[in-house]
This record gives sequence, C-alpha cells and structure tokens, in this order.
Amino acid sequence: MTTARAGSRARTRQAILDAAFEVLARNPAASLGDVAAAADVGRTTLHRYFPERSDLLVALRDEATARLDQARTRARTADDTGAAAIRRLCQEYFDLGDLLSLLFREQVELDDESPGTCDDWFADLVRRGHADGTIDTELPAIWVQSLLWSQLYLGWSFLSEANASRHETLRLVLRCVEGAIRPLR
Amino acid sequence: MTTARAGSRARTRQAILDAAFEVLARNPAASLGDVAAAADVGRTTLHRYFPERSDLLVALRDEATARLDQARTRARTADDTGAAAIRRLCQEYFDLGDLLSLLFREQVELDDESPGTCDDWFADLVRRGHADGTIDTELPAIWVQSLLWSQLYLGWSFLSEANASRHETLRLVLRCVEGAIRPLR
DNA sequence: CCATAATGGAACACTGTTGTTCCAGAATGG
DNA sequence: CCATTCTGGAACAACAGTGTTCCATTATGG
Repeated sequence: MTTARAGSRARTRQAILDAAFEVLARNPAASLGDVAAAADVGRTTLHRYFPERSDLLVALRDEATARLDQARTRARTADDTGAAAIRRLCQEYFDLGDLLSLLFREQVELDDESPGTCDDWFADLVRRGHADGTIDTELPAIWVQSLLWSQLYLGWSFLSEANASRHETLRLVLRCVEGAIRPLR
Repeated sequence: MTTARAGSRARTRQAILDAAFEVLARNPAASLGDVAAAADVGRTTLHRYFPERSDLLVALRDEATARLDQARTRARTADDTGAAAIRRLCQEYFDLGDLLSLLFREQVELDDESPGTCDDWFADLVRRGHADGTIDTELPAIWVQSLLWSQLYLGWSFLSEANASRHETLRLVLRCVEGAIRPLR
C-alpha cells in the first residue's frame, strides 16, 4: 500500500534536500521560501517534511556525512603512499560539488569533528605520508586537513566564477595540493 | 572650534569601523545592534554615523582598500623574483587579520575587481615569476591570486580555531604557498 | 470510482532587524 | 558657567522570515 506513496515522499524529500544544497551553497542566508521555490515545492510542503529550519540542516548534515563516507571509501585511503591517497581523496571530494561550500563555510557542522579537531583516519593517513616521505613532516595533520578543504573550496568557487573546465580546475587543485604538502627538495 | 569635536567624531567613527570588522568577520550575519554593542556605542549613534547598513559596508570597503594598498606598498611587489615578492605580500596581508575573512567571504566587495578578475599589478607579478622560473607557468595569474587568498584565509581561521601561534601559522602558510606555486622538480 | 494521501495557497501571529524620531543627560570648548 | 555638540535610551512603524492552521485541489492505489 505504501509502495508508490513512500516512493513519492522519498522523492519529494530528496528534491528538497538537493535544492537546499544548491541554494544554501550559493547563499547561506537564503530563506526557506527560496529553498522551496528551487525545489519546485510549496513552502507548506517543505515545512511538512522539515518542521523547522534546524531539521533541514540536520538532514543536510546527515546526507553530507553519508556522501563524504562514500567518497572516502571510493578513494581507498588505506592504499599506496600518503600523498597518493590524498590525491585520490581530493579527486573524490571534488566531485561532491555544492557540498564543499556548505561544509567549508560551516553552514552544516559535522557532528564527529568539532573545528580544530582532525579525523582519526585522516591523521593516520598523514602519518603514513610522513613516514613514507611523501608528506612534509613539518606539516601537522590538522593543517593538511584544513589545507585540503580550503583548496577544494578554492577549486569549486573558481569553477563557479571563472569559466574554467571542471577537468582543468581539478588539475590545478591536485597540482597545488601536491606541491604544498610534499617535502621541499 | 572643530578641533576636539572633529577628533571625537573621528575616534567614534573608527571605533565603529574596528568593531564592525571584528564582529562581521566572525559572523557575517551579525546585526547592527551587535556591531554597536561591540563598539560600546548606542545603536542610535551608529545610525548617526552610518545611516544605513550599506553605508557601513561602503566605509568598510574603503578602509579595507586603503589597508590593502598600504600592505602592497610595504611588500615592494616590484622587487626580487616573483615568488619572493609573493612571499612578502603574503606576510603583509597576513597581518591584516579580520580583513581577510571579510574580503574572502565577499562580505565586502572591492570595487576594482569583480570576482573572476585579476588585479593588473598582480598579473604582472605572476608573469614575472613565470619568466624568472620561480612560479610554475602552468598556473594562471587568477588562480595564483585565488590561491593566495584562500591560503591566507586558511591561516587566519586556523589561528582562530586551533591554538597555534601567529608566527608558526604564518610559517605554514608561507611554506605551503611557496610549495604550491613553484615549478615541480 | 472512491477513499486516502500529498500538495500548495492563503491567512495568521510572532520574532528579530532596520531605520526613524524625540528627548534628556553628559561632555566639551570658549 | 553657558552654549554647543555628542550621546544613548525609548518608542515607533515597516519589513522579512518563520512556523502554524485550515482548506481546496490533485493524484494515486485499490
């Protein structure tokens, strides 16, 4: 009985989330009316799915967390040298698009990492890079993590403003991240 | 007659601007009441100096432009190699503090440079670096400029969140900018 | 075809911000 | 000491965003 009903609900919900990502990434101060309009949905309907603004933000956070985890899995961060793993991670994260802006501007806060804290798995990754000589030992893990995010955000906003190709922009990001973290000479 | 009067006015005005930099850098959506409170000034007084919110933003933009120009002059961007000049520029800009956040988040837009456009003097600087071999020729000037800003913002937010020393943070910024822009191998 | 679910519009109260006016008190220069 | 200036609090209307309720309309499964 709930087959197509539930399907419809899920689809509407997803449409709202997708629109929210897009709208809030461009303008963090956008109103719920803007989000509803972008999702082609009445404001009433939006409130039916997400009673309060905070409910929407929580849902966005969960969605973001899930996608980040998927990207990390795809990047196989446990393989190869530290730098190579970071390079793959960079590529996977880059495809997340609007998510980057939201997370970077801390519109949507991830629960497991307060600002100034580094993910454990990422810290391990950097340590591996320190050990195998592909990441400068002078750079702390938390710094490398911040650097990665800032470069991804840079790439994404570059893509939006300048009319550069996605491919070329990704190349620049990878090039600069690699140069920034590898040991000098 | 207007000696101390004008002095007082200038002092109040400056206090408001300083507070606005600080408050808006931390929270771009801060209300005028917040700014007034931070400046230890009644909201009425704030409106007396800056009738509308936009007037305050214009004043902030002018102040920012002036300080940026001063920093650029101090950095003597016409001397040395391209990379060395960028390094000095980085050092000078880094000291601008809250200004960085505001400019980077585009709360305050500079008039002479629309997003996606590169300052002429900066483009020349990068070209010089391309020619003297200290900046990778694969990196376009506009990208280097964006990179510089994103790294400065990174450094500044790192300073706020992590409890790192100003000196150490600047070292990390300079280290990573240099690594990012110099030619590989 | 019909009952149920989903939707969107209209209207409402509530809140916080903005910009304004008015006035009384404090500070300052002469 | 007095006149001028600067200040800040109170009160106000206007406005935008939020969250809610109610109702009519549209789909959809059975």
